[in-house]
Amino acid sequence: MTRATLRDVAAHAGVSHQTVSNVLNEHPSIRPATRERVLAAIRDLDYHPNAAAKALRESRVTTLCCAFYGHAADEISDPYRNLVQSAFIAEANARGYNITTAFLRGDDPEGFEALHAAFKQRSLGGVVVMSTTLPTGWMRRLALWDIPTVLFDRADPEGFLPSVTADYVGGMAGLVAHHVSRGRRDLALVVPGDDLGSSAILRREGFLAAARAHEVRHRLLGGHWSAEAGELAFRHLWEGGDRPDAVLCGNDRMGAGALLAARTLGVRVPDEVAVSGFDDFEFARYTGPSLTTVHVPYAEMARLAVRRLLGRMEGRVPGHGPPEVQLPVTLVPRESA
Amino acid sequence: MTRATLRDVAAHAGVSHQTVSNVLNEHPSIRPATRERVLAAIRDLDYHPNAAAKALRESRVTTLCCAFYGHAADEISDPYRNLVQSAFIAEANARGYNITTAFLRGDDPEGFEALHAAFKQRSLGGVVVMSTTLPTGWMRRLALWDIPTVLFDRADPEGFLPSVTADYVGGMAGLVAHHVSRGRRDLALVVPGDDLGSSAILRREGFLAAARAHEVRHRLLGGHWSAEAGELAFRHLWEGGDRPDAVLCGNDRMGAGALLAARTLGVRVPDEVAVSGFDDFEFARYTGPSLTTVHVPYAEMARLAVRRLLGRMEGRVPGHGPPEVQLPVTLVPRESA
DNA sequence: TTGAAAGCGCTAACAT
DNA sequence: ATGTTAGCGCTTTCAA
Repeated sequence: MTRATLRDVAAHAGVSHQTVSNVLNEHPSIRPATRERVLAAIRDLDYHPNAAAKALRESRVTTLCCAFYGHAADEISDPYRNLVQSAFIAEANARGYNITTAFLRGDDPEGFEALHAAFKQRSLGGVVVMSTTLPTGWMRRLALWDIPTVLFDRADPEGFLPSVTADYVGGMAGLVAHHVSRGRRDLALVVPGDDLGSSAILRREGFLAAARAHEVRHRLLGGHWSAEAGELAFRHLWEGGDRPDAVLCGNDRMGAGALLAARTLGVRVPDEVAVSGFDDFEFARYTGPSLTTVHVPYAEMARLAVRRLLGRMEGRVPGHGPPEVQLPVTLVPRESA
Repeated sequence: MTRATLRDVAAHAGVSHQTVSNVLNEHPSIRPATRERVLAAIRDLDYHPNAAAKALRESRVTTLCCAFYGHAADEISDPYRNLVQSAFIAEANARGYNITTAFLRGDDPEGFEALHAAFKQRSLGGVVVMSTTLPTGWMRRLALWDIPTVLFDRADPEGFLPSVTADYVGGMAGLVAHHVSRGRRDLALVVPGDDLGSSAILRREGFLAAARAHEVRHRLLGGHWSAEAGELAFRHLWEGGDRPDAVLCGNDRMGAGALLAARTLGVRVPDEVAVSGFDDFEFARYTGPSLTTVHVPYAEMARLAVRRLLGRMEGRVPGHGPPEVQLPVTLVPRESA
């Protein structure tokens, strides 16, 4: 069974194919009677416009790419990916765009080259790159290739690419203030140290500045973004003897690990020590005790990233360099601190 | 800057546009000299074929959809999604297809309607539906709409749609045999009971049949696919007094939860009780003790699903009804059992 | 208010 | 071995 075309519909309705097109595109000057006849014909023949023909004629690209950049498998399986991706897809679909997903890694340039090729072939309109660790080299290249790009969760230090981020410095400062207001005077922050990602750096910076401002004792511990790292760090702190009265974790996964370690070691939270996370993932409500954290509006950030990307693609924003847009975060006090 | 077309290249190389097309499509009868000239022109002009024009002319659809069906947010954030999706994308890209991702839910038919519309508009060639809980009603509809579809991790009981699954019955039977061979005689399986998904049903069936065949005491416990459920179930078993000597969990997440409960309760694994999972996710190696489980080749299943889908789309497979393809699973003994 | 003509960029079929 | 012609299905002029 061969699909009906515009001309088939026209013939069926006894009008020219052009009139059918006008009806479809809701042109003003169509008599209601013809309009009805055309719509009936469309229904009769189960007509659906051919997307490829439309795309060719309008030379409009309707596909965006949601690209995840990450080194480690661990990073790629981060639960925030799901959240961000579904918000991204929903927003783009609502605006008539399709989404493809790509997984990029620094050690295989093919993924980036594929993006470039797709863009040149006009099968890709733009890309949102999700990563806190994207090297500036790739940013420069994306800007050079002139691919409409929005960075997610990472600002471009060189200012070539627009970005959507969250106020990690302020969030961490708020968390420190919260701990201090509850009487804590010896804070430890567990956050990746060897991760050049901006979110680690910013969270660390926010912590250091706020702890200094409040004039409380503070220290830093390293460890990856995983629950295991949080657990390990907590054990390390506890077994070391010089115990802090608050353990701030770089994210909720680490926070969950720290809580687990506390439970295992029989340490009462928050009586003996306060624990906090960062991100406010769904499971932060379900830890025991529930995890005090900072809500990061990832879904809203994803929607905004799409809107900014479309703004750039549809030419409403000139040049490459609209600056970083930073969304506020919210302290979420729960049982653990 | 306007993009170069085939005719621009032709003019630049002093040949007809057709010759350029022939060069691009590697037609046999092209003189090496012209070929070189054309390739040089392509490079000079940075020519890239227009994907939309090609798609229109060839009336070939190059987009597949990777659709995740799920009721609960929990299900959607399951880590296996990442694994499956990236394998799916890699395989499809390697074969010249693009992937879009969709999130479907039973209570909102719009997602399915959008698939249908995209298919009719020829912007979608086929779909792989990832879900162990997809209701037969949707299967029937996909078949009726004549959308090339492959089910992932779920067979079609009515036989309309082809599927790629894994041998959950055999895997669970192997696990039971493993426990029995290590001297266990009182087995408890923790698996969702109110989940109509076929993977829960098959894992349960495999367990029951094998336990009966080995003539060992056995029982079932409910609980969702989460770590919390595994933890809860283990506690329940332990506090109940009538303790099994092996706790089999429906998946690794539950297994990790059970191990956590054991640690918290001071129960030695595997000395006092054996614990096993199912799936062999990455973190199963990192639990304490490491988790004995069954490896399910999800990535290979994803690749196979794409190949089957393309087989159907490219007409190499007639009709709707090639049967279920079931991949073997592998027992992975570790420390916990 | 509707119809006719032209062409988006490409490839398949034929002619040379 | 290369060039010419035609048309995929649609929308944007422009004319009637």
